[in-house]
Amino acid sequence: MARTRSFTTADAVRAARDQFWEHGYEATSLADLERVTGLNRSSIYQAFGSKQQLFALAVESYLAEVAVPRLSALEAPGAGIDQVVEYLESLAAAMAGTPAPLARRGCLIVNTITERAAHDADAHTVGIAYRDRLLRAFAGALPPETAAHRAELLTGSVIAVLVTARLTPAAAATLARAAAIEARTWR
Amino acid sequence: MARTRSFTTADAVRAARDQFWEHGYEATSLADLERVTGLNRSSIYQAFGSKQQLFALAVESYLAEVAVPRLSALEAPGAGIDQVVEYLESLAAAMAGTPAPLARRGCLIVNTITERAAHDADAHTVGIAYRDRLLRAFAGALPPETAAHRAELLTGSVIAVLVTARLTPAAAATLARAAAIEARTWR
DNA sequence: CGAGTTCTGTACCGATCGGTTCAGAACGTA
DNA sequence: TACGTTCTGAACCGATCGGTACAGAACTCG
Repeated sequence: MARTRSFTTADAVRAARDQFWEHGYEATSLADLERVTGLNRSSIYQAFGSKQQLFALAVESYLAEVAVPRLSALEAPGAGIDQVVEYLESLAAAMAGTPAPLARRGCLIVNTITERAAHDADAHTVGIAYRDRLLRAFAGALPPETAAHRAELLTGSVIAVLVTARLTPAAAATLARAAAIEARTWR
Repeated sequence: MARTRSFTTADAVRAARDQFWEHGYEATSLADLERVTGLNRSSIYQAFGSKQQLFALAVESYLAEVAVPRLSALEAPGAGIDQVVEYLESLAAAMAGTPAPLARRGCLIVNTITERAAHDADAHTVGIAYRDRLLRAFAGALPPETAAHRAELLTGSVIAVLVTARLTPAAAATLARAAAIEARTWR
């Protein structure tokens, strides 16, 4: 009875997410979002309500499609140092192996922390949750005696890798490898 | 012969720097800069030329008055693990000891990396230089055999502390302390 | 005091911001 | 084919952006 939608929300969110990821929230204008999604303003607003809501969906998409998949092996029950090392090495490989313009995007969540967490409650909540999830994943894969202390260091290393990626992906890869080497000595 | 300036550029730059530090470059408007400096737009432009140039001076001021002083003991010839530990502990103390709204500013340079380095050449250069300086300072204070590898990890920890500060200063302090404890085992 | 210079407040500039409105094209259904 | 609905493009909204022009207040010096 009605005209069918000519786009999928998932595709549009992904396109918007990549733009937010690379340029940040403030520096992404509605004109940018129109361009990357291929949609008109009115379609965007009809489908998503506002720039902020689209951003929230972009963050959700990032977590589901980018962050969590890489984390899943580390979060699996029975994960140990091997999984920690693998995680760090996969991070290093991602930094070294993806084209620099892509790697330089770093991490949408980490970027959002520095840009928005201090003054936006949603961004703060998302940032806390992400950091906490990393921390728990590492702690769960480490011997209980040293877990708390070393999980802090590893979580810090991951955050630093993703910040350094914005500067020099190669340096980020070096850092991720250094962390992997350190973790390997904990076997 | 001429009217004397009723403000010092150093004071104005400091005020602007604190605003940029807390809110970032994009989110700081000329109206904000007028407010925090107590100066009119025309005075700001007459004295500094543009928002970008004022930002460059703010970064310079941050390096000279905030970043370098804390780094000096670590960079001194003869510095060793003790100075590394002291640096990390002073960072932890700063995170835990300054009022949360101030600590939550994190680091102007690190914030600038995530906000601007990917698309602004000046920001990229400043970020590279800062990271490199941290790296060299740590490397110079560590035994040559392990220096390269561990300097990477420590530089990463510092960056992560300053990102985490934007989220939760207390968590940033915990991370800095964890790094200090780790470094202490290298004595 | 008065000349010379600098600083300051206001008002304004075009551009762009996020967001809204609405007429009509496009399409599925009957 | 004709109806009902949805999507789309363009034009527009007030607000704010960084930046400028200029007249006059403020002040130092001769």
